[in-house]
Amino acid sequence: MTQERDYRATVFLPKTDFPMKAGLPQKEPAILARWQEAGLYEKTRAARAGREKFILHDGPPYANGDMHIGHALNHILKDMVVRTQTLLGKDAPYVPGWDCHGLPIEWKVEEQYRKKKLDKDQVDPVEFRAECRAYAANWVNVQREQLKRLGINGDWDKPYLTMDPQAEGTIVSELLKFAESGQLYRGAKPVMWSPVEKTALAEAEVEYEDIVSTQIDVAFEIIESPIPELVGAHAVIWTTTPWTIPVNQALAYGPEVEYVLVDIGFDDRSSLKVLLNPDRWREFLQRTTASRFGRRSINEVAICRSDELWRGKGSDLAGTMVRHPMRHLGGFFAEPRPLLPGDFVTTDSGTGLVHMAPDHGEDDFDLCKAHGIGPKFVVEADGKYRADWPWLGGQGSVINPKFNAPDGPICSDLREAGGLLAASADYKHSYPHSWRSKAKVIYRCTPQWFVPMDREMGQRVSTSQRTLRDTALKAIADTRFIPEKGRNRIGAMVEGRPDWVLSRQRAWGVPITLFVDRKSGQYLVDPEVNARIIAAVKQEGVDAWSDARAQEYLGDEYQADDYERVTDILDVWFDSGSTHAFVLESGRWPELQWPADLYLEGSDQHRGWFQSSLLESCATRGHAPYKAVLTHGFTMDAKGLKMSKSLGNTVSPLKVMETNGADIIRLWALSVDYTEDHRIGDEILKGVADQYRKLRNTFRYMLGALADYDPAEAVDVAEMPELERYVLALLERLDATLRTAVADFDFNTYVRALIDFCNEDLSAFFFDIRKDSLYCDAPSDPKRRAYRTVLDTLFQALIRYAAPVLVFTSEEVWQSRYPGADSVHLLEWPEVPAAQADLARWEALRALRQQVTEAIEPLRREKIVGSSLAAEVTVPDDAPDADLAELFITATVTRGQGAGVAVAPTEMNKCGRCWRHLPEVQDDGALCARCEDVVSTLEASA
RNA sequence: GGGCCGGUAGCUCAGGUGGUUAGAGCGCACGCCUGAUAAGCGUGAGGUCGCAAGUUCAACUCUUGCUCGGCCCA
Repeated sequence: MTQERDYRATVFLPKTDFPMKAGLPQKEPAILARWQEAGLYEKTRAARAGREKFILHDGPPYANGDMHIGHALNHILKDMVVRTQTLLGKDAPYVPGWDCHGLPIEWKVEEQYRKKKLDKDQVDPVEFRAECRAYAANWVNVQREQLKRLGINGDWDKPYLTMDPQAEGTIVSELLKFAESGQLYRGAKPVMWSPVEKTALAEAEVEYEDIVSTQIDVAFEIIESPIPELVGAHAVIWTTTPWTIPVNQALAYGPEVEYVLVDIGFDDRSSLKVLLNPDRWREFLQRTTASRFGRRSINEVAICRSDELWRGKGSDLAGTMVRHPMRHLGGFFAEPRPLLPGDFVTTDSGTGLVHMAPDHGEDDFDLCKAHGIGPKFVVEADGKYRADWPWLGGQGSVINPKFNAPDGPICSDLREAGGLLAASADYKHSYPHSWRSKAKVIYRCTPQWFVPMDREMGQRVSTSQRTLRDTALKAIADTRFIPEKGRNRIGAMVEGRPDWVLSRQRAWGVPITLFVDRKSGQYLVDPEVNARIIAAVKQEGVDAWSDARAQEYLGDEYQADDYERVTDILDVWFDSGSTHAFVLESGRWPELQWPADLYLEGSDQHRGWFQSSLLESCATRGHAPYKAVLTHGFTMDAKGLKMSKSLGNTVSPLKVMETNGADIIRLWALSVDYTEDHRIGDEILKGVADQYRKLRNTFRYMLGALADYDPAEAVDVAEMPELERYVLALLERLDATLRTAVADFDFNTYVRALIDFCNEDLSAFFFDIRKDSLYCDAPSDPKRRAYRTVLDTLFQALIRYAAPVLVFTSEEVWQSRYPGADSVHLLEWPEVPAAQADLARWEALRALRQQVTEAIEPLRREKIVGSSLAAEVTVPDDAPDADLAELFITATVTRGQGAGVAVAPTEMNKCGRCWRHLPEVQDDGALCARCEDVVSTLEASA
């Protein structure tokens, strides 16, 4: 037996301080601080100055509350876009912004007043707005820090805020463009109105919840009809909003719906003739029987007969008139009500006849308007009937369940008048609520300012289309959508949407800066007046729009007394819809340009920002403010359910950053298919962390293997072994895949391709095979030099590919290799050397390699061989020609007969240094020829 | 209730215009190595492709219905 010597010291193992354990939560803030100190964003701008631009315009999140997972996903995707475009060499500035006006902030500030028992209406509006401003500013700062922590690279020192006076002035000037081109009108329309907040609400401010309402059946006596049998009978309507009965002005029937007149006889010899849809008869009977036909008597009545007197189609009812059960009150209530044909009438519920209050329903409003019946404006802002109304004047609120209850004032009066056939507080349905106050909302007709969708746009806007709707649809056709289905979604919405309601009766927002002529009702259009208004708002902000200043703006030509100064404010969607003007076009951020290359938001913004921006821009400029629109889905919990505080299944990105690090959330966000809804949860994050660790170790290995690498030892590609050239070809293929993924914004493909390459092609294949050369060949050996040359090429490429994803870790890796160097994020997309390789041949080799590892496995299990290096392998005769033992990491490979792969343990001795089993090794632990050489050279130079 | 979108292994994702035993990575189990070591390598087990009908010689891929989930709207 020879003495076994420990050759460990003579082996060239990877050397690196780069830790295996990441410790991201601790490390990331320090890296962030260094970027900030070094002015990374500014350096990036300088490095890309003059290059082709790529403008991502940031959709402003609302300045209220902590960053949630949706913000995180959205900003990570934006950052990935900006960083990959920057990597490609483009100048891709990123100016973040915030949406600062609007009801939610106003509500929060009011809440503080309520806590102090102060009435908000007593507070000076200027002071109130100042508090809103301060509230928004605070959340801007909070979110800014949170987004920075995520590693989002942007101009955080100069974000845009919609409450910046310059922005407010720009928004006003955009509004006045609508005015000047005649694209505003004041109309009355039922709008969603919250009696609690006393304001009209946008659709986005409304949510639906299940509630139980009082359902009533009301009889309207027929006083006139082309069908004689009907006169004296009662048309029956059903409603779940009893409070609208005092504003009833008509009934509607479906022209194609069937109706019957039924004579109901009771056992007390009384009778009732009712008109309704026969399919609704059974339920009608159930309701009315339960309510004893609204009779006040305690005595039960029973039906002893029901006879059909007439049957016909709705269209037969044209010309029929009814009267209101409360006709005895005179005036409005004494007027006859017509029966009108409504296509919206269905027989799904109710009686097939629908009561119409044009003040309180869209269908009602439209149908009545078509027949010359206008709204009465009976219900006031706070939900009470106006004081002078003959029935229930001054009473309310109309959303109060008690007010609508079967024993409430409405039902009691109707019952007294004999018009109530049934009433029960048991109808469960979904009903709109204010998302802020959670209180019920109503439809209420109020004067509001609108942007018409279908009016001739006039010559001031350059568009080939006639109307705003057509212009917007054309713009949608001209825009790139990622994914493509977004086009269909926003297109359908724009096609079907009603006129844009711009006005809000609130305090915290940009004013609708119009003067309306008291005589003509027309708003003033005078560019000089408008210029004065715009200048003042840009200077002083929204407070500049006040009565005290009216004459100043009107100048010498107009008298303030002749004009009504509009005090409504703008829908906040108009604010955000104007950001393209303020941010891209104003020149305040000279690095930006209009239109944007990309808008990138969640799919809810098809109705939100994508659309408000589209309409604003189309109305003022004739086309979209963006060339492309990217939408992402929503993040669900681990089970695929939506997150909600009440379910307690929310995942906070702040917490994930604290425990796992920002790079982990980033890797998560970029791994999922963002075009659909996707999930996050502990198991998923654990998986992401595993992927991260794998990537991190790949870099760690390269750092170690390249520890003392000198570019001078590089080998020309042409001189390299075939394996090296093959790996370079794989790199080239990866590069192409990644470039395509960037162009398609296909980030999960990007990340997966990168990870698969590291795992499969490098770690499990290339690195494994070349371990022997790296550890044991002489440093001057051409094979080892070629390997390290390729390792360096791989490192240079992979660190750049990884940088937009793992922004912190890539910097850590880069600084580990090049201490004190400029940031990794200033680098450009790598130049990958061209390498020739027969990919098909290598695919065959790798397939064979797989067969060999499979074949070795049984011998391992039986402990016949341990390391594959101790196996002698026989492969089919037609195996490609190559150093197969090296590729398969086995003792020998010989060609045999047949197609099978055979394995046997080697008889050869194991080299004490490289552990390979070779014929020249005298005894186990002695050296092979190669190692003998290397060791003696080492010892000679020592 | 309506419109649109989606449901492929434990997880994240691939699966042109329908056509052999549905794939990858990770995880998991088992094993190897102990010179990337709280690492590396290998093998393996996991899927009635949401459910049910239908079209077809043939459907994860087409049609319809249902179901679950999501966004938007009412």
